[in-house]
Parts: sequence; structure tokens; C-alpha cells
Amino acid sequence: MSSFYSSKDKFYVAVDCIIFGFYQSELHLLLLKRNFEPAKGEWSLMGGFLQKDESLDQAAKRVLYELTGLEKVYMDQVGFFGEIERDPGERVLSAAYYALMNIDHYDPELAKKHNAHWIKFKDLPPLIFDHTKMVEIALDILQRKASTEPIGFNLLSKLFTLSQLQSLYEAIYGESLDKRNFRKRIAEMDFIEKTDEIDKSGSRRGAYLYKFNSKAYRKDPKFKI
Amino acid sequence: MSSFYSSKDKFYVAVDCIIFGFYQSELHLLLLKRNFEPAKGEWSLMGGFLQKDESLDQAAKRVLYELTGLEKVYMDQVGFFGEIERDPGERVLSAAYYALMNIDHYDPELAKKHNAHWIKFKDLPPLIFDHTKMVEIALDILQRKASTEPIGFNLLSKLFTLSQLQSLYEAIYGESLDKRNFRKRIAEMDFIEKTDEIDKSGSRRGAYLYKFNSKAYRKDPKFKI
DNA sequence: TCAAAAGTGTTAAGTTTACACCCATGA
DNA sequence: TCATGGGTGTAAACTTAACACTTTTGA
Repeated sequence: MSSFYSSKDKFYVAVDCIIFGFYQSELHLLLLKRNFEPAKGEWSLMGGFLQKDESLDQAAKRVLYELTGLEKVYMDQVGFFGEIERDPGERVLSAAYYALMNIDHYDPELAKKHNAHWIKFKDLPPLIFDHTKMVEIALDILQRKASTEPIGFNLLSKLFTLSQLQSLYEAIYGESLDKRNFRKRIAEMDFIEKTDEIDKSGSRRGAYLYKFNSKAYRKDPKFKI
Repeated sequence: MSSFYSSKDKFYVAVDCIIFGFYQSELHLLLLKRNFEPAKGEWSLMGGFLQKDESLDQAAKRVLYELTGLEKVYMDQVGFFGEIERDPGERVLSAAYYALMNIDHYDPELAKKHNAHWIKFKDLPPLIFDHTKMVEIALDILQRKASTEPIGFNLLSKLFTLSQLQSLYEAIYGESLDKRNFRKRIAEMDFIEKTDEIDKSGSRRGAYLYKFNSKAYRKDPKFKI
């Protein structure tokens, strides 16, 4: 180690994951009822410590993988949290990431193992440390980003109905949208393609299924939901 | 130290500051021509290491203070940079912050001492490590934030002309704005107040000076420049 | 046959953009 | 007297918002 660095302090660094899912027309978060210390018995985000051999982004992916068994989940940085007393045990800095995943891909067995639960975003319980703050900021970022970039599709199945897509955005924004205006907008986006498949699960009549064609999407400024 | 934490890795954590100034109708960055290792002789952001006794935000303020002698400068998070090899010397994580300061408040003596220079944003030289990336992200955040929150005033004097305000926003966005439309917008914002003072430095005729009244501003959704 | 979700256009209101000239002053 | 930046309004284009009924089907 060079002398330049040797006099400096070193710190534990964690990543915490705000994991969004969409289910029954509502946003949910995957939260842990901690059966381990510190803060045993309380609700928290899934987290883990950064290791020497991985980047922060890799650590976030790893932590998510440990909980869900899923790779290639959409993730993005929320911010970093560096208050001295944020973790009452030891000083730990944390980088928060949010993830958007399809709730159907989540193995309930893994949930049990970690004592993880999908909790309605609206019914958010108190969380340990500064995790509530992290969640608030994550929602804010999600709202802004979802309105100008096609990331919402990560919360849906490959094929989805327009009603599902609309209720997803309603859940993200926390407000209802006009059906006809919504569909008009979607119709203008060439990269949201109608298939000839029909979903019968949501209605007797059935609704056409659509898909997001990421190849057709290239930072289209038309994207604005 | 509890056994829970003791098996985890610890890391050096730095803060790097992207310091914006506004001067002669152009955005500038305060950069160091490093006369110290590592990367001596190259351009970099002002940075420093996080210490045990301070939060990340405090560290950012301290680092800025060391360079400028200024307190109470507007600062905001840019992101957390955690690639393994980002600093070729040792593994160092970095939290980037941007700062908006009035260039007139900056003491040129301090600049000399640190070998710091105000560089036109448009003429940005190559920077060490991932600092260029940090700057790009900071500009992006600044552009978005300046368009919906009244943070731009931090780059101006307390009193400013509308021409100065307009050229500030033109510099931030990198595009020119229509003078009449711009002034129409400003006129609708009650918290940007016309004084009866006149600035003669920019024209023979002189221009009215305005001030930002932060007390009158309360997350006004009308703010959109 | 009826309940429940799917699907479909038009109009008014509001916002954004484009645009050109006169004013006041000091050198 | 003239060069320079300061200051001002209107109309067209475009975007957003509000709004209600018909269709299809399985139970």
C-alpha cells in the first residue's frame, strides 16, 4: 500500500435494494422481516456488504440475486447514504439501488427462506435505519424516469394488455389516468406493438396483448407517459 | 466491534466536487491541475477522503471549504462511483457532489495555492479517472434540476439582471432562449422580484436588477424555465 | 340477459413558439 | 448621432384535458 493512502480511514460499504413489483394493480416492495441482527424483527430492505472483488453495481446485482435468484433485472442507483449514525451498530455507508422486477418470476420458496414479503407500497411499514428515506427517493426517481424512459415494462410480463399498462402507470404515479388519452399516446409509440394474442384472464371479452419492442425503441423523444 | 461486521471488507471513500461557476455568459468548472500524486500534472476535480468523524455531506462541504474558503454553498449529490479499478492506485469509492457557487466569491489566492483554475465548461480538458463521467452526470442533473427548482440563482449575485439570468439558463441548457418568452415566464414568478436598482455595467441604458425571494418561493409548480 | 372490462374521437382549454421594433444612454 | 443592450405583445401551432357510449363475452 502506498503511503498516500495509508493514513486515510476505511469504511464498511453496503448496498440496499428497493425492489419494486407490480401485482393486482398495485406497486409492491419486497421487504424483509429480519430474523437476524441488527434490528431483528423489524422490516428492512434487502442489503449486503460490498466485497473487495466487486464493483458497487455488481454488489447490488449479487444482493438481488441472493434474494431472488434472478439475474438481468433492471437496476439503477438511488443515492448514497453516509450519515455517521445511520446504522446504529457500526458506521456503514450505503449505496441504494432500486430494481424493477416481474413479480411472477419470483420464487416463493426463496421468499420463505429470507422471510421476505411483497408489501403493498401504500401500506409501507416503518423500516429500519434510513430505509424509508431510501424508498421515498427511489419512488421519486422511478416516477421521473418512468415518465420519459420505457422502464416500466420491466414490471410487467413480456405480453401485457393496455389496461395492465395503464394501471401500472397509475400505480407508479399514484393518480388515475384518462383511458382514451392514455391509449392515444400508446398508439403513437411504434415500439409498443400489438400482437394478435388475446388475454382472457382479465375480462370475458378478452383484451389484445401488446409487447415492448426494445429494438424499435431508440431514445424516442415521443416517449412520455 | 461486533462479530457481525468484523468479517466484512472496508474501503477508502472519497468525495469529489464538480464546482460550477458562471462567468462572462459561460458555465465554468473549478478544476485542479494536480501538483501532487497520483496523476500529478493532470486535470482533476477537487476531492478528498471521507473521515471517520464526518458524514458524506459534511465531507463534501469540507472539501469545498478547503478549496474555496466558502461555507453554505449549494451542493447536491451526483452519484456513487464504485468500479474496482476507477482509481489505479488503490481501491477508492467516490461520492460525487456538484456545487453551484458565485465565482465572484472565490478568492484567487486560494486558487493559486491549490493550482485551481476556472475552465470553460465547453473547453473541458481530459480529466483523471472517471471524473469526466462524473461531470457529465452532474450536468445532466443540473439541467433537470435547474428547470424545475430555483437553484440557478446560486450561480449569480444576489442582484442580477434578466439578461444575466437568461444567459445563465442558456449556458446551463446549452441552447439559446427567446428573450420575450423568457421574460414572460419570469414575470409570472412572484418570487423573482424587481428591485428599483439599476445595473449599468452591462449596457449604457442600464437594466433593472432583480432578486430571488426564497421566502416567497414554496415549491411553486409554476417554476419551469 | 346482464355484468364487467375493452375499445373508440372530438372539442375546448391551455401552453408553447415564433417573431420585430422602439427605448435609453454614454461615448 | 449612433451603437449597444434593454424592454415589450400578439397570433398561430401544438399539446393536453375532458368527456360517454358501444362491443364482446361467459356465467
